[in-house]
Amino acid sequence: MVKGTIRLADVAKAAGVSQGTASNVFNRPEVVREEVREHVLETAKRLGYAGPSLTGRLLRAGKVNAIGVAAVEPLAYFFDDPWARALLAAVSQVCDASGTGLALVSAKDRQKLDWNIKSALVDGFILLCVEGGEKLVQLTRERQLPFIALALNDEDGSIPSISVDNLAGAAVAARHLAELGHRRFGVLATELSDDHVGPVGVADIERAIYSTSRDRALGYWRALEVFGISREDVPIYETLNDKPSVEAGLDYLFSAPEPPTAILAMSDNIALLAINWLRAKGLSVPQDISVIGFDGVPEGGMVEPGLTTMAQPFAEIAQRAVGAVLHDAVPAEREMIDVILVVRGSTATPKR
Amino acid sequence: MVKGTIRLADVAKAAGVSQGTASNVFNRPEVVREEVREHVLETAKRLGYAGPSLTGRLLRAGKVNAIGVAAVEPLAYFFDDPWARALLAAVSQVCDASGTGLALVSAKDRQKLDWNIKSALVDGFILLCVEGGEKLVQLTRERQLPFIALALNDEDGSIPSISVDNLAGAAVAARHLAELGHRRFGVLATELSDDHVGPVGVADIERAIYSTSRDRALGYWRALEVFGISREDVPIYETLNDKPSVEAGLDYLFSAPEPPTAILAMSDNIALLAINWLRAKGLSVPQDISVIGFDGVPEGGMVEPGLTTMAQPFAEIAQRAVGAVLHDAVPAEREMIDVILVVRGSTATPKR
DNA sequence: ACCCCTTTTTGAATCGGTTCAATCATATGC
DNA sequence: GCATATGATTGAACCGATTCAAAAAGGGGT
Repeated sequence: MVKGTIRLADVAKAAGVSQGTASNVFNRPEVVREEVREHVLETAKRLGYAGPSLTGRLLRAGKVNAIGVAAVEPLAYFFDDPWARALLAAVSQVCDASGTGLALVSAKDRQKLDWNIKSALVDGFILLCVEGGEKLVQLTRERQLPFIALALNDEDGSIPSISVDNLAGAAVAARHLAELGHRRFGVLATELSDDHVGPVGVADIERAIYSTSRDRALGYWRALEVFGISREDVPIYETLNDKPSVEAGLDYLFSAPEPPTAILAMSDNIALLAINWLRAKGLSVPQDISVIGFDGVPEGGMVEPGLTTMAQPFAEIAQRAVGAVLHDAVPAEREMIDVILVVRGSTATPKR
Repeated sequence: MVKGTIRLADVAKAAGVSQGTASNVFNRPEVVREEVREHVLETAKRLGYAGPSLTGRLLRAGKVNAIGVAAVEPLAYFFDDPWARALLAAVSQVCDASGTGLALVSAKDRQKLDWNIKSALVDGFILLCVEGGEKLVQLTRERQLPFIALALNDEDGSIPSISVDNLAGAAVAARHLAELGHRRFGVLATELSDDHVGPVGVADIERAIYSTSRDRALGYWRALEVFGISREDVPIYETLNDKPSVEAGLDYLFSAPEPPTAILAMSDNIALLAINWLRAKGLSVPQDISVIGFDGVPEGGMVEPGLTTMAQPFAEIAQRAVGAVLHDAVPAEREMIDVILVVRGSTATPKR
């Protein structure tokens, strides 16, 4: 019945019209006489023609109408990591609205990532650079497609990217707690340098390779110094953003002679883990200890008590990123966006 | 510097070789003399050629090397719904391993979905049919690409699909609780028919339009009847799989003169919500009430106490689905997979 | 009947590659 | 020195559509 695969040309021939006319029937129906149009359509149906093949069409058009989101992580990262999920949900919202396809590309190992980026059918990329960002940027550059980096840990201003203002945001977070009356703080940091976990000092921060974490620390310091708290007096523990290391960090912070009354967590993920740990130890949040997070992932609002946090404007970030990539109008340089303080139940005046 | 866009033909000409040779340099380097190969490569670099364009290549190949996952939901569904996430994480695992791209396609409204499905650059589809499955299947059929439906609520055996054995699984769940000694049960059901929430009777189950929910109910009944518990004595409350309706259901179940000692939840999501509600009411799980879920989403294992559940073998489902779609070897009919009882902390012997 | 203007339709070029049979060049065996 | 095997390169066809200048058809006015 079906001989091979039916092409537009076959339909045209079978209907006795030129291929040009047949093409018009599908793409600009208003230009072809109704009679002819219906006849062609009918013929197409009779032959089992599924409509113009996309590949043929896009070869001509040069546009795929899809963007890729890439990360140096296994694909499952997109569905597991709260930050990635929140961002992707926002990105998909925008794509949905503009009828743009969304392709996920990723790989933990360099070689595969390379290949995946090279072979993704997209018009441009959004890069999730939490880790291994330069690698990603470099690989993407070779593809010669528009791209924009998010959460890039790099000073190089020449890479088109959108970042949140970590320093200012962290300062707001610390100020919020200080204004509530807190004076003893503990910081649970996200990664500062590769392969390190544990307490870090001022010098470690200053030479941290991940600028996101470093800027957040600097922001905390800046705000606290206004309240007369010197950076040397703020213990910082570097975690891996996972349960074991966060709990180790809490053990460390609370084994001090004068334990903190407030925890500055550099991610909501850490903050949430911290709240669970505190609970399990019989400490109540926020009565005994206040906790503030960073990122503003949805989970923070669905937990009891709600997590006070510095929320990234995911919707706006997504909007800008998708827009830039899609219209090949990526900013030449880094763009900065402010995070917003969202006060929920996890922060309060300290107990006297 | 850059004049228009560089094509393979340009490189070939500039390097003084035929286009065929140039093509070979990129695709079968071993076949061209090293000397020539390097010269071509060098010329390519000099010209700023980014490598063979994908569109041209795939036009020839006819394969995109990507699969689409589709649902009748907004795109954000893929990142929010626990079941969808668990499944997608598994699917991406498989895709990752085989170097296959993953595209997300979705839309709540029919027209857009139609267009999205028509225009997705993929070799086949995996359909998430929790709701509105027939629509999805029909639309996809028109595209004439291999596809396989997951969680399809339909008796039509002629649709290629993979389903879990809901009836048998539900029976195992109920038997587990009955063997622990429970005799008074309450069921929190997923959707049975559109636009209905509230208590349902035996007749409602029998004429339910969503076969997934119906089969789970039938499974519960079948197992409980072995223990001398008749179906009329098992209260069932239909929820929307969301917080308000689940809490309404619990209110209903626990307002009975003889409240249940065990909750049969038709989804982990419902089970998790139920546990929170019970906790808030001062009832402890599993000491006071046992709860068993269905699906086996990762969250169930990360909560305290762990959720006992009937786990879907996501990895296997993903493996089969991706394999079938990719090799255009979709089974002609429905395939059935067993769910597995995973006992964690949320079920125990009832209090005397 | 003729001319001019519109509306349709046609045919061929084009998009950017891959592929493969045929050709050419070089080395090997006898 | 000649036939043959081996390896590298070429050229043209092809993948499945879109596009557009030009031709054809149809309609109106005089």
